[in-house]
Amino acid sequence: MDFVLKSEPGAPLPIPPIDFRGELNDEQFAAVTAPPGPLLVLAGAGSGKTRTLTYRVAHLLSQGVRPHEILLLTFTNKAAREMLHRVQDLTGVEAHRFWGGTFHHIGHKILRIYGESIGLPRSFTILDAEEADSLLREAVEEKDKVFFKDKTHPRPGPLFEIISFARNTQRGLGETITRFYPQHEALAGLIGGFAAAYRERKRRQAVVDYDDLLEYWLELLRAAPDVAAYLQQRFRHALVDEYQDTNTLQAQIVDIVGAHHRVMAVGDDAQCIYSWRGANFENILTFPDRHPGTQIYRIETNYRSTPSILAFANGVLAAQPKGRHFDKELRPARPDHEKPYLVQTLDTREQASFVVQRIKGLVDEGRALADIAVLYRAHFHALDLQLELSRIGMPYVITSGVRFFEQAHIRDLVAMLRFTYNPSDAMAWQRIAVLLPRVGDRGAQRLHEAALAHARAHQQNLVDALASNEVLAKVPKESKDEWPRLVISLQQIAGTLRNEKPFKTVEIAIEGWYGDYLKGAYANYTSRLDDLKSLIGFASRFDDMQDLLAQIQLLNSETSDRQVDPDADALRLTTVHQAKGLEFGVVFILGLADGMFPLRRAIEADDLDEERRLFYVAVTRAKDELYLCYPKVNAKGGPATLLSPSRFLTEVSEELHQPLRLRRSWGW
DNA sequence: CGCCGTTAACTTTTT
DNA sequence: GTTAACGGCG
Repeated sequence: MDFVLKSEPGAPLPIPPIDFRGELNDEQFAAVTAPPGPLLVLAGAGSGKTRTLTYRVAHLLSQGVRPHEILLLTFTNKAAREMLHRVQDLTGVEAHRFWGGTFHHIGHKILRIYGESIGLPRSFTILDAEEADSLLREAVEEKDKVFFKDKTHPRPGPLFEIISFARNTQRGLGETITRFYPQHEALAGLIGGFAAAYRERKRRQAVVDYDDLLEYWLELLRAAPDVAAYLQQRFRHALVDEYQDTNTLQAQIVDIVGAHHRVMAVGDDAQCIYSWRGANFENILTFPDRHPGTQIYRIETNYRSTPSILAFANGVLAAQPKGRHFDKELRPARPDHEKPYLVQTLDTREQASFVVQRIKGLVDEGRALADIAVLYRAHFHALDLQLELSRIGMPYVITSGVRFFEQAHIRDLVAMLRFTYNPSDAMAWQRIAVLLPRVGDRGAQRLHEAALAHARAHQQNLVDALASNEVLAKVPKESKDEWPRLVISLQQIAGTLRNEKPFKTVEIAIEGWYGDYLKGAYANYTSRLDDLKSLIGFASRFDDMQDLLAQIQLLNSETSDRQVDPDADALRLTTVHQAKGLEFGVVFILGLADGMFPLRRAIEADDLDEERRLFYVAVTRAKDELYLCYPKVNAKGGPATLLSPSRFLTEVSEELHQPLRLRRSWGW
């Protein structure tokens, strides 16, 4: 077995001297310089959590720990980037020298090296969420043709969620359904069979879904004790950001990797907002039990927000049900300013015009647009505002649905790369094949099967087998003309995989059949071609096709900011989830009405605690001014309905905010 | 039987 | 803007 991770032996890296004592407050300093051992850092919002983590890394380096001995785990790509960037600024040590990234990234990296010891094929590829859904749908339909015809049965997406939730929480499917999806109790047996069929399909196609990256990682640690032992001694220090958002699977991984009790877990149970992904803040509460001798450090001085905003945030926390959470109180360090404003508007359109007018005023007062953010629970809550901003021409960036790697043409091209790299990957093949005239899901599958059969019979590469007469016979006659060009293009791509760098392969792919297809398929051909060309640039950062492919799948949700000049002064529109960890001088929170924030679904499911924590996250993003916007009427989607103010507003004392009266001069 | 264009409904949060 | 379901057509 290959035990050699790329390592850089030798002397510790020289890093510039850092005045830890002078640059940190007492609470931070204590955590940063804590002796090795299990450490739990409870960091309130705005208390310098990232700062503490980055200085901890710097401190370890200054103690002679080498970068590759440090494992840094985060939840989002953004957090990973931010952290490594700040470490580099502080110490000059480049990001790539650490093992730092999301759980899924690190899992992938480790499975790439050791996966074969648990039977994972070397050239496995990763499905994104949508592909995983449709693979599950196929698996279900194969076993039970009419399952989805019954409208009381879960659709593929929700069904996937159920199975995924069971996996991430390490519970049996039956128990999961009984406890969390009792409406599907009667289907438990069926669903178990579907999950097994889905697993089998993934195995046959040599593909893994996101959950597999964690599941196999844990399986590896348990089934291959030598690997586990190696990783345990190699990563002398493991640091976990946002520990409150770990699910059972992740917590167990951390427990094993950090078995020598050199884990520093950093988090805030009041900011656990991912329980729909299985996050369980019990993990942070019981961390000291699972790691005897845990030292707990609290960082509660808040440098971000004014006392009034913090008082309001503490008020939100005070409304949490009594029970299991660490008590905390954010302590202000700044002089006071205005109380949060409560802004009542007629509807969401008036809400939009208020926000725009107020922002104009703020800009006149000298506030930079980039220092202002508008937060909301769900993307569609910001529709009116987007319209209004476009109308008056105010620049804004929105982190939202249209994501670079999720655009159809990007995914098509990536599918071609993925299919040539791993020809078993039927989902990738399907995506390409249905672009041909008169080829649908079914035809694509049959073509794949025919090619597979031919390849096996003639000991041939599957891509070459596509050119065989047996396969050609299954191509609809409307596609016969195009077929050879597609196959040649795929062969060219396959040909470059071995001896060329990934960016070259991408180039060849764009110049081949797909480029022609693009011309015919889209009116905005040139701008889409530009996207593909920028993919060449992205690919040039990689030496290895699998790394490139994995990165693309795992960056899937990364937002596209290509058309926006990063230095431009622009207003920020974002969901609360995506705003976690950020801060802005002025924050507007939209749609603070029952049914919007909290979402209607959450109210119906009686799952309000998490929504409240989300509101807490939103409130604590604000440094100087906070506007809480509440539309009285929902005019969207049919008859207007009267809305009640969000219960999160009414459960906080009225003393803690002030009404802002609207001048209705802007009209509508 | 399976494909394709049209229609209708609809949108939580992320890897 | 985007996907799922429907009904007609090859």
